[in-house]
Amino acid sequence: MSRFQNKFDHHVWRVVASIPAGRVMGYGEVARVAGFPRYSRMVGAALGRSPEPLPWFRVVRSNRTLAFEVGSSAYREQAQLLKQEGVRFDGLKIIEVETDDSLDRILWGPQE
DNA sequence: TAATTGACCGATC
DNA sequence: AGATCGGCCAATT
Repeated sequence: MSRFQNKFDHHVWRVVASIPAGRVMGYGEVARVAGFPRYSRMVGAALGRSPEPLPWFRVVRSNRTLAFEVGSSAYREQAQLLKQEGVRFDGLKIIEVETDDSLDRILWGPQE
């Protein structure tokens, strides 16, 4: 296990652990926030290596689809876990969930 | 060494 | 809106 992995993994894990329930982040987004821009492809691998349970299912593609093969058991599991916390789907794509705190609207105004 | 492989991304057509 | 393509970069083969 390379030293790079160890450092990278821990940063990624921390970011993923910080994703609130009902919200999702992209692989590239996680990598960027973790301080490793352009390392999107590494994020999935890091998740698979986590010794602690992580909300791995809150990490999705930048186009808001799931990264697993459609219909696979992993895909169904992730979709189920997300739906369980209120994330809605339009077919394969995730519908961005409203943060039920009206704070966002107060601060930013109605979107779209 | 060199080639292939990913739980990917963004621009472009 | 969907498909293609080039770029990405450590790990694995």
